[in-house]
Amino acid sequence: MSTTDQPAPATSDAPPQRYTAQLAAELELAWQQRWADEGTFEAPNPSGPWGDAEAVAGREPLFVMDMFPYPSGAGLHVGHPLGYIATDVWARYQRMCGRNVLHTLGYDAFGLPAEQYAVQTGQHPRVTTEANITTMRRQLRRLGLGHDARRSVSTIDPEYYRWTQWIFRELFESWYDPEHVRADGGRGAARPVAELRAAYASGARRPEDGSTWAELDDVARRRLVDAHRLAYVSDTPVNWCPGLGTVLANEEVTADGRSERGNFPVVKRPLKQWMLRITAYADRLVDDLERLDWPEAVKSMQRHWIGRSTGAQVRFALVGSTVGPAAGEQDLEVFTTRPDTLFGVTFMVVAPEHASLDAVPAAWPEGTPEPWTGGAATPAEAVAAYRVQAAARTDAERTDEGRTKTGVFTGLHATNPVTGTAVPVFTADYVLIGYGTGAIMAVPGQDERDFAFAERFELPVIRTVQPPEGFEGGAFTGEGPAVNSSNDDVDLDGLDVVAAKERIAAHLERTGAGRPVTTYRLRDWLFSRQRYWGEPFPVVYDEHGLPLAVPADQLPVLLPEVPDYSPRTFEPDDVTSDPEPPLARAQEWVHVTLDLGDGPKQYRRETNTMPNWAGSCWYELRYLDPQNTELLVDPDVERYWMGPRADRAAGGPGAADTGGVDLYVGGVEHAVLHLLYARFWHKALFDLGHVSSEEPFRRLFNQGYVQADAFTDGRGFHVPAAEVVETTSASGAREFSFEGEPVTREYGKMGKSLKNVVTPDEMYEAYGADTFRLYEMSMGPLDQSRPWETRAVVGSQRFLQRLWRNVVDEMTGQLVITEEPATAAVRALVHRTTDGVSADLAALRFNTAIAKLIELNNELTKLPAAPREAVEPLVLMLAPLAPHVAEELWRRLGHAGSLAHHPFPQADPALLVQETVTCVVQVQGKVRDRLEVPADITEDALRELALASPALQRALDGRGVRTVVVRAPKLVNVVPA
RNA sequence: GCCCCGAUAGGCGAAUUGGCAUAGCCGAUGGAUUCAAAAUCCGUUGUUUGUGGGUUCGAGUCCCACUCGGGGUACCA
Repeated sequence: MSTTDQPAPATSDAPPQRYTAQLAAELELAWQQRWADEGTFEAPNPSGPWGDAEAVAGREPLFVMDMFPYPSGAGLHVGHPLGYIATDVWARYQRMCGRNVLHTLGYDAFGLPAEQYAVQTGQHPRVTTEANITTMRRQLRRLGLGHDARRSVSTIDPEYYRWTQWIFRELFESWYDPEHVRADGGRGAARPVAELRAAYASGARRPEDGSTWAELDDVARRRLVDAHRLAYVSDTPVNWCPGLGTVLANEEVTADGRSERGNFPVVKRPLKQWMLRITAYADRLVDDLERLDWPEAVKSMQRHWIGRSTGAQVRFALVGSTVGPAAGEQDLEVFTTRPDTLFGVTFMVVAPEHASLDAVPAAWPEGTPEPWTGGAATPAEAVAAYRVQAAARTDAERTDEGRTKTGVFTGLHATNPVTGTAVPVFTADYVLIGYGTGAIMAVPGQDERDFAFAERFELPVIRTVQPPEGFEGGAFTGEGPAVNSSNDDVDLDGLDVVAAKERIAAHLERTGAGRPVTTYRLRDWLFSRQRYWGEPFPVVYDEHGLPLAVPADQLPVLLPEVPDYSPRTFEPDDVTSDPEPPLARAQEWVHVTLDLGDGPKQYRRETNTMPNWAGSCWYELRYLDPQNTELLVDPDVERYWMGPRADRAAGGPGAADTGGVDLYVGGVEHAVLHLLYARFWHKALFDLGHVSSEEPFRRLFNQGYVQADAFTDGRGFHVPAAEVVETTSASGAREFSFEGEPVTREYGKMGKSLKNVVTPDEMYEAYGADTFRLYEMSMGPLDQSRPWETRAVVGSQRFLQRLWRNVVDEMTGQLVITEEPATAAVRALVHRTTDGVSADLAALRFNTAIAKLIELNNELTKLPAAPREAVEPLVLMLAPLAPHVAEELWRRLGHAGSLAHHPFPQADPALLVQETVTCVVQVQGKVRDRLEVPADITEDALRELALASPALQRALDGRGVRTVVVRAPKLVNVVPA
């Protein structure tokens, strides 16, 4: 807003040594240069190229990380650095506490924007991306972040993506052995495929299709093994997005069936694509969440995404099927989480795509009600018509909830294994082919969806859980005793839901009609993209069309030059289009002669590229050892920074530590995508023995967003927020106008389209980096979103100016502090502040830490001269938050070196206890008097003292005293009779 | 619909285990400084903690119901 946010003038008539934006800029740039020259923030490793055993000795390692930024060409706004400043403050604080802190920042630089820009301009995406990285590095350096610049990596660097490809290769060369006993005692781990091959060859394992290894030829054996790899080619329906010209992972498709990026329609199409077997890790990904110090919201999103549900698979015998050895011998398997309601099944439903529909009876059974037939003459016709209808609907339409249930009878019946009753089988699109078995047992008495369907087709309802008195709804999904649930062999009546589930499960297993089953919502990760600007797969195909990994010593597979960076894109709704990746155009690259062990042969390269998530799945590991040319990361180095440590376990009592990054700060938007993928890769690397930590990120913290007011004019167009004038009306309401015309205030994210962007560069120029850092950190708790208010930034600047004046004369630059000792009161305040600030910084409560520092400074301001004894701790405590001005004051106070590694002040416990405290005297919880009492006063003495208070007696107004609650020395509460 | 988070002065926020309701910043306002203004400095100003109930000697804090705002998610059987 223009009226009140004029920054301090850079200028002429200000005293020469005033802490203005200009002076701040000078000393900030100087200190940034010095930190860089001296390598102040370079963290030593225990071994390897940056090994320094001496520097490492006696210092606890601490690994702090920000989420990998994409170097956008649009530039930063003031919201972007919020998390970077927070991690920097914390890292600087921990460094002063004596820890060996690793903090750096790299760039997740593959991605769509640079590619799209390349398509428009013909400029190679590497050129634009590298230019963007340079710009962003400059902008961030100006913030004064204490990063170890040597460790900054970029995913587009061939020396980096060499290892991304190497990990993919490891996944390709592995399978998941669910029986393998891990070191931690758990079952299931990634193992080399050689073990699988050996197990087949020895007969210890039989091919799943019933054949034998011996009778298979070479190609068949390879196909068999390939089908088990953690990275495998699949030909199943995938999310094809014609508008983007690429396929997408489930996680990249929104609930209404559109691409998260670009909002284009997405359709399911069967296509040959690379998949990663993340589902093998579903259980560990869910279970290990409990061992992580993560926000509950993120954990619950991951749990939900994985969607583990336990239940039973139950077999019903089909009656009327025209296939199978004989009618009635075909089975229909369903998955249910409520096997306890089995006695309440009154019909069955299969998804329209279900295989049982290929063999429906030739004619409607006797007495089929007209509405069930959909008006068709035969079941085959009804089913066929319904299938066409269902196929024509998009997923979004099918799952639109308000829609009335549709479906048709199939002519089939199925026999309930516990009641022996045959119930009709319907097909309806509310049952999804992709979940469970694609078929359900319908229990309208206990399931809302089944009830809605039953109402529509007038199907009977049997209650098997007794609803409470007065229950009037349809389906009852709550807890209650089982009813109507017994036969000669099993009796559930009277049992609660849990007990009933157990008993029926045991019964089903005994009779062979069912077995316990766990299903997951999580699907395998679709890993191919038809893009240019991504990592090429380290894969070639031989004459059989089967994939082979490029040997590790031949990595990286470099991204070839192509004439055109664009994949072929299509009309967004052209569902018949096929993907055409740009790499396919580099024909000389695609056809390659390699020696993979049996002499030079012709191969064809994979022309898809990896998705954007690949590079960010493991970057934390490369920060540790970025120059290692032999290994992804040296095991010693990984164990030092990320290995499990009993004293850092995040889970409940007794939970083993997972290891991982000590603090990972970023936005909640990566809750499922990046954070799930990275955990999966890390666990696979753990299984294969490449890392000692089980999880990549031990502690996760989601910072809030910086939001900003935006304004629209009478026509609804956004006007530049910086030029809006605020006034207060006669009634006290806030009013806003632009060029004299009233405008309406909105609230939202900062962005070009809302015309409310404020950049860090503007802030450096107007206030300096330290003021900007301080303001960002003082706006509120880090995990909360907060509104940006440029005019309030001046508050932080005034604080630094007051501090500066307490130390330095604005005219002469001379020190103005006194060497005299501080008074007892000031000394006590310094120690109380130290105590509070340490706790606040450690707990990421930067806003309250700053408030305490301001308070101390305000006290010092009132003195004729601030004592060195108070000023020095204040400067040191400020250092993590406003490092440049702190360094400068520290220098002027007569210290030669940087304070970055200087010990953080420690509070003397003896000075924290106060001699006297104010005791509150209450009547019935209301404060009636205050007494100054010795801190060590006894309960009895305090009671007596309080009862003698005239103010208390006045408040009691002659009433007697019933009880006196004494909490010495701070409170006495009198309860009148 | 379900799940999670939030609601404290004009705005942003603070308040260990239930124990003095507000630390700090902005704004507003009076003054100093100034030829005047900006900047700077000094002072003043604030509510009954979204609503209703409950537990308690005592509730911003715990419990129940509701309202509003934000986020996640959905025929997942």
